[in-house]
Amino acid sequence: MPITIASTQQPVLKEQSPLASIDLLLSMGATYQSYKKGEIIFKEGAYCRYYHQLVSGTVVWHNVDDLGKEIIQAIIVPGESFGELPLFDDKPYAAGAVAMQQSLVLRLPKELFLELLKEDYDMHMALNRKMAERLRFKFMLLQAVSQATPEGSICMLLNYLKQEQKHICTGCGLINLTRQQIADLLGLRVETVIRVTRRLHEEGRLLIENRKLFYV
Amino acid sequence: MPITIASTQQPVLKEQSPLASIDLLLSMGATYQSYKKGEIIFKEGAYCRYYHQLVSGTVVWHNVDDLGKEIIQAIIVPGESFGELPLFDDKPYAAGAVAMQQSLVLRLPKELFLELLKEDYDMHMALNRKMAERLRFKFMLLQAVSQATPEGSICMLLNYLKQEQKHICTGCGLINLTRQQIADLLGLRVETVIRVTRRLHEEGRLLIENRKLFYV
DNA sequence: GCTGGCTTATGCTTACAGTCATAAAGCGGG
DNA sequence: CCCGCTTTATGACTGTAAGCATAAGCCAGC
Repeated sequence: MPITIASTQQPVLKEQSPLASIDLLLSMGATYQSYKKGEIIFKEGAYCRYYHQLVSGTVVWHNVDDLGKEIIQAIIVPGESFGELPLFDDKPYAAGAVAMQQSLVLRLPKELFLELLKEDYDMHMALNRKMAERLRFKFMLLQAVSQATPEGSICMLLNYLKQEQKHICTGCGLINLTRQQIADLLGLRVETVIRVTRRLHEEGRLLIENRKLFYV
Repeated sequence: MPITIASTQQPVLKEQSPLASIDLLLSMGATYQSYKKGEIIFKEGAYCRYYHQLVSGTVVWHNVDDLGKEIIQAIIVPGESFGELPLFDDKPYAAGAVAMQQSLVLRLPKELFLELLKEDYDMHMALNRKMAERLRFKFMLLQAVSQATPEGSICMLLNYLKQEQKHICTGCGLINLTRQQIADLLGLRVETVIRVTRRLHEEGRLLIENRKLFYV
């Protein structure tokens, strides 16, 4: 028995307050950088020279393996930093970043960024919180992919997104991810996600309304 | 054609220099805590009151799902911190910690630890490096579990361990993990790891010498 | 030195995720 | 408004990882 309650609200995604204040970054010498849809911001394995913070648009932080499966590490929304690992360990980027739509990014050269961290303890802790959040997400994902069934994996991911109010409309529960993106987060195939979500809908655990997923 | 070169060296695991100096922690008020094999150090979901650093022994940081599959998040060796996420975001522990052998841990109360971070920038950055390292490990694991075949997953993990000199003897390449632990890191079954490692051995990509795995 | 639990091992069976092919619906850009 | 790309959808087939049973080897602790 599929749920069929029509959702009438406007989709609303939770706003992220910027990790670092835009004024602060600008005063330190950060510059705006604009990227077209599909444009590469940095590549996996490249040397890192900047701190990046998304101002508007969407960015996917991912790996693409030998040929050509995509593994999504994070989908970045405005206000978030990304590609920050090399700033701490001086290793190359662990994953690449690509603009999913026209996007605006604030870039602060690495040395200036490290100065900022040293001077601004609150900023430093804000970044620590972001890294802790990323790690928690990874902990959850690894549990999710270890589930016996794809149902298990997908439900675990959806529960987390709902709980954390990420990529989900706070009002209506609209999941702001394509089935392909869900697949790429969990290491599944699109067809599997399509079939499982349909089954979840039939079981009444999920709502599909003209192809869009709602999780309440 | 299996490799059959006998390894004669003594197994040597890379020493970790302690994340925070033991003297520093003690001077801040840290205390030693001893745990017997199998003893729980903290549980997933519990509230966090301490910074933990392993002095001797081994600790596994893991989740155990509804019934009773284990997902290993990290295997902690002396010198490493663990359970540090809640120190930054005040959420409960994302995973539990259990002593795998008789272990000695230095514990510093959370408030004192945060004071230490504020005062000691180098210590703060050392912890950031550790978190970056953990995130890189997770990035790799998620790529590994997304591989099409268990061979792919296992080889990716082993390559990483070799490259990072973790849980592997620097001289002889002895993998210091049981097949069960490899399975629990990758979300596979023991039997699968056993069969795949045997196949890798037969293909000459791995050495098994009286049941122990050597990766060179 | 014995004993029990963990680790490694192997065979058999089965469910099902992946794969491929095909197609319709939706959307964005010119 | 139309065209093309992305996304969703569905059917048929297949390989294989999981699951279960069983057993031997190994080590730790009493």
